[in-house]
Amino acid sequence: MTRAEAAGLPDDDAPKMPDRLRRRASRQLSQLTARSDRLINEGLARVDARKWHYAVLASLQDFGPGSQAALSGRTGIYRSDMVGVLNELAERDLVERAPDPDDRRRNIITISTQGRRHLHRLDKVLDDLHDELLAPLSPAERDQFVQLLTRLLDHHTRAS
Amino acid sequence: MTRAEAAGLPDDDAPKMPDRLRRRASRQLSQLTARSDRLINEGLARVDARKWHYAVLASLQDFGPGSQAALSGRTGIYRSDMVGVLNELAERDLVERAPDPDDRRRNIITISTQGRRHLHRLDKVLDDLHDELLAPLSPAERDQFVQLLTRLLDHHTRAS
DNA sequence: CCGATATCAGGTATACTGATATAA
DNA sequence: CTTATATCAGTACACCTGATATCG
Repeated sequence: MTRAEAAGLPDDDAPKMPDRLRRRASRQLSQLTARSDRLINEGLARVDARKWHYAVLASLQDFGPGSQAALSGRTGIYRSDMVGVLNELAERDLVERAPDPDDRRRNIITISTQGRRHLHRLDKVLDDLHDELLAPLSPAERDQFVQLLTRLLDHHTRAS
Repeated sequence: MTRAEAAGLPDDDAPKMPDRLRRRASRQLSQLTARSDRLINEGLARVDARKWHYAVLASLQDFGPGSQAALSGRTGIYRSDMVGVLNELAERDLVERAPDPDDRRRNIITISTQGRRHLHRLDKVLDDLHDELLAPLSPAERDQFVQLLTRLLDHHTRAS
């Protein structure tokens, strides 16, 4: 049984979305993000990872060690959710969590050698997944798409 | 240490996102959709509506009455979630749910006069909200953005 | 006293799965 | 016997709010 059938969408009916709905950018964003998230989650699950893992590891690699609050700011992961992500990463020995001697409220998170290796692998996995995600677009269009997304995101991130 | 770093708040820190993360389309999509969904939800909540309400009402207006399964196919709302949406719409007298005499498994959903009026209002509200969502883009860029989203969505909707 | 840190305990929304009774 | 319909129960996750103990 296909996914469309499972969702109660006879395959014939799937393309029959009203124009009014199809043209609403917010709706397209929601739907595309749902697909995208699933694609990414499934791809990362195959290498025992989640997208938050990637965000944290990439942030550590690019900016160096930091407190959990700093990581939260860099990655956009909520302070309250960071604990769980770091637990998962620490379990896998991809990061080390050590108390900061200069400020004993803080933990300093450091990426491990294994973590670096894992990140390198995740980067390749994500390259492939994005290739799948953006398959119908030419290289120039992909750039344009990312550029438009970036501008929208910047606008709304600064505003609020 | 900057104020933003000290605060550790996503909003203040957002511009410090590593390039590696910023360039990943999947991540941008997730983040932009989160903003977009919130914007739309809050805007619609002000007129006692939700985005599913709009989807169902617009589908009824554009395609006429239909069974819940048909609406599910047209709008992309899961069969299992349709019940609740229709309950909310029926409570507000925006749709009518009547058994189909020709097939007694089915309910036929019809938009009411009030529903039509409400839909008209929602369309205007959504126009304004999308204007806010797409504010940084020129009209041509907005079209392009929608067109790129449409192509990606079509690709992934047909594929899976 | 104020503010930041890590943590925990929730709340809500969305997308999705599975099961069931009923009827075609 | 199978398939479709409406419905219900429940999972997984992302996003978000609030509270608390600890420390600067």
